[in-house]
This record gives sequence, structure tokens and C-alpha cells, in this order.
Amino acid sequence: MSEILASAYEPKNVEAHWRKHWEDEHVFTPDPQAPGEPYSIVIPPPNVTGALHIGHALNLTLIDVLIRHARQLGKNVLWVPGTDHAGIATQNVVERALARENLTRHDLGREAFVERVWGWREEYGHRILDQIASLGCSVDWTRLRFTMDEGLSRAVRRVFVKLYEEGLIYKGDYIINWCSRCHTALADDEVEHENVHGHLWQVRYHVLDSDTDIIIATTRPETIPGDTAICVHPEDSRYTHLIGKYAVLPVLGRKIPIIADSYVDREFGTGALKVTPCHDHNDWMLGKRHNLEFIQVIDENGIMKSESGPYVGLTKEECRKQIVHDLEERGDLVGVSDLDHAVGHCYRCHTVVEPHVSTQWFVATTKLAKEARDAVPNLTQILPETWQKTYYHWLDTIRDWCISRQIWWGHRIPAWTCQECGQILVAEEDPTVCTKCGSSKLLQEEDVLDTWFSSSLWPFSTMGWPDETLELRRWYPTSVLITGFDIIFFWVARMMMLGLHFMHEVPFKHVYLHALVRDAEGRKMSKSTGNVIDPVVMIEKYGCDALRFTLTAFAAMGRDIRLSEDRIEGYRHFINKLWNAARFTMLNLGGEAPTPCDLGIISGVHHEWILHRLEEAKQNVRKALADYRFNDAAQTCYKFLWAEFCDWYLELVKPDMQSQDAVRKNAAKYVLYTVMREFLILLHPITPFVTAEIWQAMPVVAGEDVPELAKAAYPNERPDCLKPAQAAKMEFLQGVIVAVRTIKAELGISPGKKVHLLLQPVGDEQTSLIKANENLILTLARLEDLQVVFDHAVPKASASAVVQGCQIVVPLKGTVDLAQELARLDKQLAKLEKNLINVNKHLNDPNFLQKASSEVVERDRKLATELLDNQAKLLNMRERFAKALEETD
RNA sequence: GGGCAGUUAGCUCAGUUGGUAGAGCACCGCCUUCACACGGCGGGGGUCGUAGGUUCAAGUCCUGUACUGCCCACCA
Repeated sequence: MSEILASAYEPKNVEAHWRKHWEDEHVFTPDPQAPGEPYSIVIPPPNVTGALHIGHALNLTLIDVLIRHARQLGKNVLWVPGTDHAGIATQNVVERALARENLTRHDLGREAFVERVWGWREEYGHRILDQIASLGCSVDWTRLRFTMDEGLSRAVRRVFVKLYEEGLIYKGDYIINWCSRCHTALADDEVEHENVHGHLWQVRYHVLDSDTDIIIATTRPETIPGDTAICVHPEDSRYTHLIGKYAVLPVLGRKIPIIADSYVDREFGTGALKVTPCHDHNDWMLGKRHNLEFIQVIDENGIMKSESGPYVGLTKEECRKQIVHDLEERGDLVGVSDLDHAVGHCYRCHTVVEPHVSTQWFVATTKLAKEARDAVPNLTQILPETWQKTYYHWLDTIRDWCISRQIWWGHRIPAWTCQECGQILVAEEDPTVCTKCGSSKLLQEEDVLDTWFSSSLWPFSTMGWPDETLELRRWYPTSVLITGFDIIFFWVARMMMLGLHFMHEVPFKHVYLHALVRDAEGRKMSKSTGNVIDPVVMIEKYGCDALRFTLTAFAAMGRDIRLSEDRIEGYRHFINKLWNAARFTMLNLGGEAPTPCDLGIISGVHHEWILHRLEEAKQNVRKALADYRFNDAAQTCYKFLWAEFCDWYLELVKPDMQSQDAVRKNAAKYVLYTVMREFLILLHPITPFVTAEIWQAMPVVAGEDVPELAKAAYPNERPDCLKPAQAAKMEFLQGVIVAVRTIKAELGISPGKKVHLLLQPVGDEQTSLIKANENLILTLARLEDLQVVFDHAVPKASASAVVQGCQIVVPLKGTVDLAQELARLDKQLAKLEKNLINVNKHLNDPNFLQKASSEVVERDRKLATELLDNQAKLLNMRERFAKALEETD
């Protein structure tokens, strides 16, 4: 398509073109029967209500990097895309829309409401998918799934029924977390604890048959009507004599027992605790343990029930005020103090969560949790490893999982109660008659399942389970799960539990938990703070590749990413640099692929050097990605392209391109061509669009069948191009060139001004190297001429430097300030001196000589001689220069 | 209360088995050099939070400590 062209890369059309091509041609749809080691990842399904945020962008970029890289390695690769129905979140969105029409879901009724949500999903649910595509994600769109599509719903039912039959799902009364706004139960981890400024009231309870009182401390006086005991520590001498007696509930006058339990903290408050089993998780536990009465006094709307006596009908907030007032009046309020304490909030709507006793469905987790725990780290490895502990801790202290939600959008619980005989039926297919009494009066449960229930099946439900599909056989377990650490409990641990239970195999071999993306100040990005960086806007402004490269470059393991727009802009420069390096390459190739030659025996130290570096880069990128060191992979690419290929090689190859020697010219072209092409492959997983565009504009050897870049194999290693010795020679030449440039810059000689250069190399190797590469030095150092000389021929008034023993001399004419050169030399000498002192500290230490490895000692010795030699030469030149100065004075 | 991270150049961060501190951005100076000013060349800048310990040698290992952040948790 495009010839290579504009001097600035324009991402928009390029991205649109490749995206369409990849989708239309099903480039990323694998064949389960195809050869190659299987490699699979399931997408962490974004909420169907969602819009792509920067966290998704990071997550998806990292997955795509691995996926594209795995394809390059010849694996049979599947990336399953999809979305999550997100029960509460989606229901909230639709309810808000209804509210604008002055309607509630109850006005519509369940069926119409659910239909409305489906409609909403049809209309808006594709936005996030479109955004995933715009990120360049190489997912297989033919295998797109949704947690409520037909297949996944079948999987959900199968799992529910099986677990029920195994006794791992049960229905029971339990104290759960109740959000009175969402009007549903919440699982423990859907509750966010936040410190809230509150009060601690001290209340007097009179002890029956005694003349003493007991003072308890509470943060929630409105629950006093629900008290069914007072609890003290069994060894608390202040209270031991009261254990077994009864106290009188203030205001209500009910009689409650005084019990003892070591759960009580003697240090806190008064050491005596009021127990309200229906309105506090711990009190619930105490109530169970001591067989206390359970009296619910607050209903699911936050209104006081009749059990609260005089407070019936008040909201819990009103009740608190009233009861405090009443206590005060009666003289039973002993004191009030300030207290900051943690209060649970709904993670969806941030309403204060009320512990509430109700009938719910639970998954018994003890057995499942143990299996999930034991699988790590042998079968599944969690990275960074530090999260392993967190994972263990959660599973070790896990409580049964409350899976019922009192909302309408979700998988309805497949359980029916017979209206005639009370029999509970749980079945995959909707039953028509009661299995016990034959009645057809069956009533299905109103509740739906926790969204995470279906998400927990994702790795196998998306592959067609419970059918035995080719996909499952080929790609389960998945290779790796990439997700944020914030859902390690919600999702990762539960996938482990259910995956192991139903597939008898872990759902993934690795779990890579990436960081959170924060703003430049380290704050969490949120709409309310107004500090969000919108990936869609960033793609629009800087191009997708710039965004992807930035995210990859910052994805160091175990660390949060502080992102700011500047950085994305900065990496756009890198993309542009690549673009221009490619333009240069194309221009010089002249639209034709060069004739291949044997790169292992190519002559020219610059060629050998860049080929050597390319081999290193190939190894580094591959190794980095195998270890999930994304930032290292990006860094390697950045450095290779900019600091080596562009800054040096492209300059070095220019003289070759001007050459009349056809063989030399072709060899240079072929190296240029090869390095560019292989580098495009290395970079492609990180920046797929720009690399694909350049790749396909590159000339091709006639008759050669070159695949598009997305299908190109990772370049083979070329061991005969690994030449550290040759690379070192290049480094010497670079040193000489830099030395001349530095002299010019520091002495205020215009860089364009051509100067004479005298070199006094040490040894034949340096001498011949310089002679062989004279043109190269002339060009890059911008010289008038270059001479290899000996001491006596060196003009006294010269600037000088030493590189690996080779003396570098630039004769100065009267135009420069000679004193500056003296200062410059002194600076160099000071540096040398410092290094020498350091090395000698080692070499003068007998312990070092004796105990350090011989390699290290040898290296230091060599270094010391080198430094000493350089110092001597520099000193010598300084002396002569000083003399010259005197003479001119 | 427990656990886990982080603390390295002005800023954001690398630093894989311990062997003379690195990058990008920012900054300073020079340069309209025929791929690129989204550029080129050169330069300045760090006693690696702090106190100890192990070692011939510590940013790197161990212990204590300070600060910041995160997670978990039943202090009513």
C-alpha cells in the first residue's frame, strides 16, 4: 500500500487499515487441530457496561504482547475475548436510565426489566469490544463469549446443580452484608471498609440480683434492643463473679445472660461487650457458640422492627438519636467518646452496609479452598511471588461464599420450591412437576447468582464446557492469567477453586498480577478526582502504538505505574524514530530487496557489530518475555533501535551506500535490510500497527513468500553472528569518535568544522583497525584528515585524549582558548585519579588478593594498568601543552 | 492489630545470581550534517531513606528503625 512517505508517522489510517484486515481475514482464529504447542489466555472479561479505562489498556496490552510473541514462537495460540454481565453494575445503569423516565424496575416487573437490560446490552454492550479492537488486541473474535450467553448459562446451571448435589451448595440463614440501596446481599469481599469518625457510647446495664452495674461500650446504640447477652473475658477479674448472672436491658427491661468468651478484648472499652447476634458478624458467631437468642430489630430497609419496642418505625439513624436521648434521660448513659473505626460500604454504590440475617444460598468453601491452596505453587505459579502469601491467607481464612443476590439481572438460581409439599428441586432443566408429590405448583427462587459465580467458570465455560470440545482438549488449562491484583480474591482464587473441582486441573499455569495504573502523583485514577487518563483519547492523540509501548515499558513486576500524558508523548517520539529509520532503509534499498549474502562471514566491523547486537537483542527480548519482564523487553528494543541502530549504524552505513563498489554496497544493504526486518519482528508484539505497516512496505526478494508480520516467525538465532571481539573493536572506534566530538564541543569548536586528527594507537590491532576504518572515522568525527603518527610529530598546541591507550590529538590553531584545554585535561586527569584510587584500594588489600576470585583480581589488575597507562599519556600531553602555552605567552 | 511493597540523578523508574552506580524525561551548551527538530552532538547532576551486621567487596544479603503507599482484620 503506502510507499514510505511522510516524515512523520500518522497512526490513524494505519491503525484502521490493520485492524480491519486482522478482523476481516480472521488472522487470529486458530485451528484446534493445527500443530504447535498450545498457548491460550482468556481475557479478564470487562463489564458489559464498561468503557475502556487505562487499567484495561495495560492488562490487554500485556496479554497481547505475550499472545503475539507466542504466535511468533510457532505456538498454537488462542485468545478468547468476552464480556461479563456484571449483575449489580448493569442493573444500576439500567435503573438509572429508568429513573430518568420516572420509573423503577418494579413498575416494569421482572420480565420486562430483564428484557430491557438485554436491550441495553444490544445497544451499548459493543462499545467495550470495539475499544478492545482499537487497542490492537489479537483476540479470536469468532470465539467471543458473554457470561450470560446460552452456553455459559448452561455451564452455570451444571455447576450449580453438581455442587448442590455434592452438598457444597446449601441454603441457610446467615448474617450477611446487606446493601439497603442495592437491596441485595453482598459477599464479604464486596464490602469495602473505611475509617469513619464515630462515637463510643458507654451504657449502664444493671445486673439482676445484685447491687452492681456493668458498663458496656458500643458504637451502635440503636442495636441495643437486639441485645441477647453481655459478654466478658473469662479471666477478667473485674467480671468473673458476674458470669452466669443476668443483666437488664436498658429502656426495654428485657433479661439477658452474662456470658464469657475469650474473644473479648479486655483492653478495649470497658472489657464488657453487648452481644447483638442479628446485627453484627462477631456477635452472630458468639450467638451461635453460646446458643443465644436471635432477635432482629432492623429490617432490610433500615427501619426498626416491632421487636425494638418503642422505636418501631424509626429509621436506624433516628433510632440511634432517640435511644441515646432516652438513655441519657434515664441516667444510663455513662459517657461518650470519639472513635474512628472501620465501617463497611457497598463497593458498588458506597452505601453503608448493614449486617443482616437472612436466608441465602452459600457455597461451602472449605474443601474447594484447600484444593486451590494446594495447587500453588506447584501447578499454578503466582507472580510476583509476593502475592502468593496473600492468596494463601485468604484461602486459609475463607468463609462460606454467599452467592445469592436479590437483584434481577443475572443467572437466576435454578431451584424451585413445591408449593404443595415444600420440596426443593434443583435442576439443570426447568422442572414442570414436583419430583416428590407430582404437583405442578413450583415456584422458582427469586434471587440471581453473584456475578463472580459465572466469572469463576470463565476459563472452561468459554471453551464450551460442559461439552467435551476440541477447544477444551487443546487449550485447557490456559497458559497464563494476566490480571490486576485487586481481583485476586473475587476472581483468581475462585477460578482456581471451581476450575480444579470441575476440570480436575488448574485453570492456568501462571498467574501474572500486574500493577495498578496511577496518576503522576501516585493517586488512584478516578472520575471523581478528575485525574483519569483515557486510553481512547491517548490513542486518538498519540497513536495506539505509543500508548502500548508506554504501558509495556512501565510494566515492571510488582510495582505500580505512575502514568502521565508526557510519557506517552515521549514514546510517540520513539515510534516516529522507527518510522524514519524505516524510511531511511527504504530509500537506500531503492525498492528492491538486496541479494542475500552470508552474514556470518561479512566483513566490516560496523556490520559485525550491529549483527552481534541484534543477536543479543533477540535473546534478551525472548528471555524477558518468557520471564514476564515486559519493561526489559521494551527497554531492549528502545535501546537497540535508537542508541545503536539509528545513532550509530545508520551513520556508519552511509559511506557504504555512496560506494561504487557493488559488492560492498549490496552487503551493506543486506545487513540493513535484515536488521530492520528482524527488529520489526522483535518489536511487533508491543507496537503491532506501525511495525506491520513498515513490514509490508519492505521490498521482498522475488518469488519469496513472505507472511504478513502478524504471522511471521521469531527470527532464528544466528550464532555465527555473535562476535563479542568484533563488537569490542567497534566500541573502540566509537570511543575515538566520541573523544573528537567531545574535544570540539568542550573547546567551542563548531561541530561542522573539519579538523585534523592525529592518532597514536597501541599495537598492530588498533593500527590496522584505524586504517581499515579511516573513512568511517573521517565521516563521523567530521575530520579534515587523519594521520597515524608518533610522538615527535605531534604539535605541542594540541587538544588530546586517550582511548584504550590510543592517544588522540587534535592540533589547535589560534582560534580557540588554550586555557580551556588545560582545564579539560585536568578534569580528565581527576577522573582517572579517582578511578585509580578505587582500584588500588582493592589491589593493595592482601585480603582482597587472597579471597577474591582470580577473575576479579585479574580484571582489576588489567584495569589498573590501563588506567595507569592512560594517566601517564595524558600527563605527558598536559605537560607539553602547558609548555606550548608558555611559549605562546 | 497483622501482612506486603516502596524509599537510587530535579521528575518517573531500571539495576536477573554481591565485583568500580544506569535509562527516559527535564536541565545546560552547540548544530537548519542530504531518515527524523517527534531531530543530531556534547555536558552537568546521585556518600542508592537511616543505624548496625555478614563479606576481601553491599544499591544488591541479614537485623533494627523512619517515612510513604497498599492489602487483610472481629477491637464492640
